[in-house]
Amino acid sequence: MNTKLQELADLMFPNVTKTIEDYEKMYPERDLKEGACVTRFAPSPTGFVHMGSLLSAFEDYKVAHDTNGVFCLRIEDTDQKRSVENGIQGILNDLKNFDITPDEGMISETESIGNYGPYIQSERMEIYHTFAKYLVLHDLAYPCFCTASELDETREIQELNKERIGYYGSFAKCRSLTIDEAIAKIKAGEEFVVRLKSPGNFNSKIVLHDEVRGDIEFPENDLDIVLIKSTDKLPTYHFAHLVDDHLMRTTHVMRGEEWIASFPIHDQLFSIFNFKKPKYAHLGLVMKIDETGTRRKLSKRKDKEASVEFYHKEGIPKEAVKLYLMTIANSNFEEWLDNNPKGDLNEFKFDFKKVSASGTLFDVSKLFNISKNYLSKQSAVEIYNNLLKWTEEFDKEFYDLLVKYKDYSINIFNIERENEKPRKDYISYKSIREFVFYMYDELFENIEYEQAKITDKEEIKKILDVYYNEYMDLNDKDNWFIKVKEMCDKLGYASNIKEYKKNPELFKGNVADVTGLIRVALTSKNNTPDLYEIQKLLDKTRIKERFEKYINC
RNA sequence: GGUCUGUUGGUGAAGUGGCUUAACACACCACCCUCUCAAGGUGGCAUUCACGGGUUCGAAACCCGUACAGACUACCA
Repeated sequence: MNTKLQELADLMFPNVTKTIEDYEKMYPERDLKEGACVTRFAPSPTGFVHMGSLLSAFEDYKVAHDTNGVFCLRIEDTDQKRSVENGIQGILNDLKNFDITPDEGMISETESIGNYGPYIQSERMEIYHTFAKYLVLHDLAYPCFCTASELDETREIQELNKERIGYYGSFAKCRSLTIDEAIAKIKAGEEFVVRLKSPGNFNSKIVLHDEVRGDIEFPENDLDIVLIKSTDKLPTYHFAHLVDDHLMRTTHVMRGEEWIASFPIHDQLFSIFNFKKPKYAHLGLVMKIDETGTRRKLSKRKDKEASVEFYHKEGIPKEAVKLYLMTIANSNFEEWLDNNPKGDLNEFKFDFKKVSASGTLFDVSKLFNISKNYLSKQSAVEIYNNLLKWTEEFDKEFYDLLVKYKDYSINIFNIERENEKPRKDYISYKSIREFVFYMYDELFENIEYEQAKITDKEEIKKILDVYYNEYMDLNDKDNWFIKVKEMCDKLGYASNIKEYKKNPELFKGNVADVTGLIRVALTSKNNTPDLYEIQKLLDKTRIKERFEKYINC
């Protein structure tokens, strides 16, 4: 061993006490069944998850669970600027809202489970340094003393001369420093980063395999990338990826396509250490069309629909969000869902071959449609219980009414529900209130009536009177309507709409106008579910009250 | 400037050389059903797969160019 190199390495990493072999023993190969995948979701502790990352977390989770593998949550806090107070807990909560819980890794702000930790990168300092020291010792990495302004300067020169930008070849000044020079600078207290001494040649091609895109050809990496940063001595993403995913024995790295460009760097790093390479899947980005009509990556800052919390607040059932994410994730999922109406996601197997390589537009109307279908399949009791949970958090007034009128509420939700072709009008828990508010007297105060077809005050009074006193039969649905028609005939309204359409001038209106009037008087709305069922639930006394209220308004 | 990825209707997409006169789903439109609405039913919605060449008896699919979009090109991830 070169004693000079040893001296340099000791100077750069005075606190390293272990060797790579020690860590290999501490974190042995996992004893898993053939085909089991180890995946990981590795966010920065920013406190919340956005739709794109939720998708990839969900996919990671799915792949691990489909194969009886391990899904790990690792926190990437090597950039302290991105960290936020209680940021881990926030992420955990967002994930938990969608039933994504890690098998291994962080399970709270400070606690973790599993034998491959620590799972917070800032706590893995010594591990990174051990690996970096190894590289220095083997002349595969070196200290770089270039300042930010020096780096800016060379970039400007490169731009001016239309040369490739980066720290490579003759631009890699510190690469040619002698060991003695480097030692002297460190002893003089100069700040340094640790750079890879890249063995790559830009003119040689390599072919890398991506699980969703197939083989991709790249030039070899010849950039002397930064491995360890100067001020905090924390690793860069590239180096942390190598060390962590190797030691945690990750088998499948799934990440956004923004990482494709650094694929050659990562491959090179694994080659240098001769570590077994994980499989990579680069996922298409989740996009949106913005106001100017251009397609761009969904941004958590600008787009409210990008935040996962938004769906929770909107009351979109988490199951619906998962169903939607799965339709984005695998193109064969919708067809599968059609053939498996129960939609148990555990029975669907994620397939890398069915992942679209192009970025997907986030389609809120599709999500709403899925949510609507999902809600229509729930029983009235399930709706009640879930709505209770949602309102407890977001609509206290409605919550109190639900508690007070439990059975009555369940009956409301059951209007035209538990049958062959159930109603599909609720699109979210939040939307339910606007569909049923009129069933609660407490919410029927100070309401604005929609305009009914029949507007003449006297006529209205007459119809409602006659209806209430002579024709209202709530014992049987068919009878009810027969009586309504009888009344129409008596009062000069067509009981048969086809007849009416043939000769509208013979009538004052038709049966739809009459039921429309009753409907508005009872509910304030022109459009509601089945009128008979609504009347059944309201009962006679309240119907009378509402008729009077309407006549006097 | 360099490297890489992508491009099938308003959207998600199926499609791996002939079953494609381009599936399915969402959205939209029309009609039907109907006491209103939702649902449901029926039909419409790409004469064509970014564009231009080529290979082939035959191309959305293969090849070559071009265009456009996106990502990366940080001591950010």
